[in-house]
Amino acid sequence: MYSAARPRRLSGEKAGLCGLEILLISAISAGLHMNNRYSVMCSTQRILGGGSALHVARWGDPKLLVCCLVPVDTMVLNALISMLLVLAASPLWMYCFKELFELLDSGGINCVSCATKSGFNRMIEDEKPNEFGIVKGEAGQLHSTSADNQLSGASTEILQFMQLSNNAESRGLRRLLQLHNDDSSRSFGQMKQEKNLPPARESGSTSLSNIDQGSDGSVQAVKPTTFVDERGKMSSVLQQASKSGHLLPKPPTSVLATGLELNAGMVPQIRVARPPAEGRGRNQLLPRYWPRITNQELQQISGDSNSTVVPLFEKVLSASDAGRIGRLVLPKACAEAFFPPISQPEGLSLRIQDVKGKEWVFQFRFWPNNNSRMYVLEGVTPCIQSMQLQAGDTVTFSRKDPEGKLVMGFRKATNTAAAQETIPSAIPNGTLSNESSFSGVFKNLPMIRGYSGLLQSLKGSTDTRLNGLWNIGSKSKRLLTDGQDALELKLTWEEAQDLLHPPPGIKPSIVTIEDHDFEEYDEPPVFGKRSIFAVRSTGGQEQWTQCDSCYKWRRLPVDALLPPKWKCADNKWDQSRSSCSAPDELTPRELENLLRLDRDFKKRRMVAFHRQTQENQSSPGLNTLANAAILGDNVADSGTMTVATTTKHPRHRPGCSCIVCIQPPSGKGKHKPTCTCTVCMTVKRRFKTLMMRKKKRQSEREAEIALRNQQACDPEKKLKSTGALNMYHHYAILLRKKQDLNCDPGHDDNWQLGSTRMSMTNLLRVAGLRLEAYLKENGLTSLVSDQQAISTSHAPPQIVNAGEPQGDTCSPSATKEHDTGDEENGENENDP
DNA sequence: GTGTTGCATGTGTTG
DNA sequence: AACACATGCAACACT
Repeated sequence: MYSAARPRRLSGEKAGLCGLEILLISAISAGLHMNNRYSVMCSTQRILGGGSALHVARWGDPKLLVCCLVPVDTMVLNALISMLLVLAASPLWMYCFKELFELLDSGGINCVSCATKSGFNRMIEDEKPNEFGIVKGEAGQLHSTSADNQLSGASTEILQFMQLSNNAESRGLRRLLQLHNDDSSRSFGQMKQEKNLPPARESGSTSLSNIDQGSDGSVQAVKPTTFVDERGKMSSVLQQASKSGHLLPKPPTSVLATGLELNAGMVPQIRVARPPAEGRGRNQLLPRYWPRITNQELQQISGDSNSTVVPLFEKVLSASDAGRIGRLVLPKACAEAFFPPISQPEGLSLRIQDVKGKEWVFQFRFWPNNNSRMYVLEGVTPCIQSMQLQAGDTVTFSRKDPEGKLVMGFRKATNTAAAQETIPSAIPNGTLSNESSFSGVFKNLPMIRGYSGLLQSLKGSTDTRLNGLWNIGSKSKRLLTDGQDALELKLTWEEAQDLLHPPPGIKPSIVTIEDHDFEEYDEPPVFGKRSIFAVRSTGGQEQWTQCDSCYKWRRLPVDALLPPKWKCADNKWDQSRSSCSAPDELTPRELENLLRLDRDFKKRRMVAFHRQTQENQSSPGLNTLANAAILGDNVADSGTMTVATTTKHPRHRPGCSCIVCIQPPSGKGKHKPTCTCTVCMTVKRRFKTLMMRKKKRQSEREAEIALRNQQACDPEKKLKSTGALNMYHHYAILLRKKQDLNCDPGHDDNWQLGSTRMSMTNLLRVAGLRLEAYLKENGLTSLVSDQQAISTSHAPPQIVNAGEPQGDTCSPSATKEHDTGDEENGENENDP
């Protein structure tokens, strides 16, 4: 059973290397304890003999430990983590991807991979070369496939998640994606069965490889391109890609702008195969060097001959590579695996053909470097100039068999802006693409509300920690280069939520945790179809979505839940529009207006969010509530329709009265200040705790500063008292000084004297005014009395100098004014 | 003076 | 910590 939404506190245990712990900050609004650790998932084991099979990402403390199956592309892993974080950050939904992660009823986490550990061990053994010196790739692949599939299952959902946010322009791409996803999900479903199947399954073919997209966006059958996979088997291009189970780590962006000049409507079929497991260092290549070659490229390379093309590796050109110096640094593993072995630094001459058939002669050599070698291809300048390549472009190396001729291809890097403009969030072809795209994704993570909330909530030292994980703001030149063709994941957290639906027909069981009802599902969520909500000028609300078949827009009831794929035939609400032949319900102008409003709405929402985030930095714990407030800010528009995207998760539509939807944004609006409902009480309780903590921190800081100042200014008047008494004394001095400064500068001379006459009760009362004022301002009057009670209960033993007046020389109002202003301006650490 | 070559070094990545 | 690799740079060759 999938434990789909089972938030629970764990005892901090970790399952060895198999734990992923996530701080659920944003889960505050779900009633979960802030800063408690919730283990969400785990996975894995080293499963392949080579390379980076085991990836562990660490995220400061608390540690975010993720071990991942497959010789993992870091970017894919990051995407996975991203997804988990998004989900974990959502109020009610903690999802585990199918079978990859499992929360145990007993309160721990389970590593699915570890459960099959013995299988892995066997697999590793299987990778040992056989008597022919050939790795038993079938076995290895068999296991890697099962393992990959585990990731693939999750990744497929990530893909869908990303893809479904796509806009209408890339519908054709999406169409293909869906096909791919179909395939992926099918293979995922078959995973368990396949685990122990003989490799003969590889001989089958999938329809995907035979699909091409016509210029009209239709999907057409094309001749499959054959190539030899890493194990010497004939395989169709995309079959390999999909069967390999890897997330195809290169972005189609680069392909879309390939030197092959694809037609606009064409979707190249990228194949990303692990390089041939031949030569030295097989299977050791980093994913970034895995060749991503389209059908067209393969066909172009093979030409009319009957040659089979074996993609070897590729490399993104660095500035040095593309510079005049004419040296192309070859990845060591690639050079050693696919080029002839060289024992002398001088190396040898290599004849390499380009895609046009022209033959170039390069010097393949190496330099000794730190007890290692650095392989270079010299004399590449003419070739690179001929191809008009520059830094950021990609060169690919393939081999034509049986003649064994090396062939050099290339891909031009994409214009980032253009890529973002045309395919803002979709990743065509079902591929999670290359690092560049992922660096782009992660670079923009803060744009995602879930992350942002998480990040903001962790503020303080998060940036650098996250840099390590997400490459946010990485200074890496490599990443910068890669980032040039980065895709931007224009998906906000609530947009992600918009896409999440409970599985159709599945009813949740209700679990109450801390007085909050949680819907718990036994099935993981599905990714629903994106739709746009609009409000008619007449006040009526409606939902619009696009048919996945004819791409016409259909009007639906606001409360309609849509499956990931929705067609006109599924339109049970309007029989007259339940066929693709029925005319579009939106004129182009209306559609444009609708889309524009949707965009504007999101833009404004984002701006508002950032503004609010900044304002709330001093109250990170309230971020989530603040976010909710922003999300609740609908945008009126002058058009006939206004976009009214629901601010809650997808199950919640306007009018929904569930616990999420009734939650007052930022404690205001829907509920009165005196409201004592569960939600309001929780909000207030948390607010109170937060303010108390804040106040305590500030008091400590101020006391410390006061002490420092005191010692610096007048060492002889160092307070002689010690312990708590000393601290309170300093605090009294501090506050007194503040009041005197605020009220009457002329009293400066006497502030110290005055301070000794002040009772601690009064001081604390004055200090409490800040919070009181804040609470009042925020309509939390019911908390004021609580606050006062707390202040009293937390007050130190009174140190009253009998006979001394307890009043202040200043009016409390002055202090209040000052302090309130201080509050509004946030904490000022330099303000003693 | 300019270009080339080979090595050294700094930085990022991986295990 | 070890490794990979992008790039800087000094030494050298050539014009």
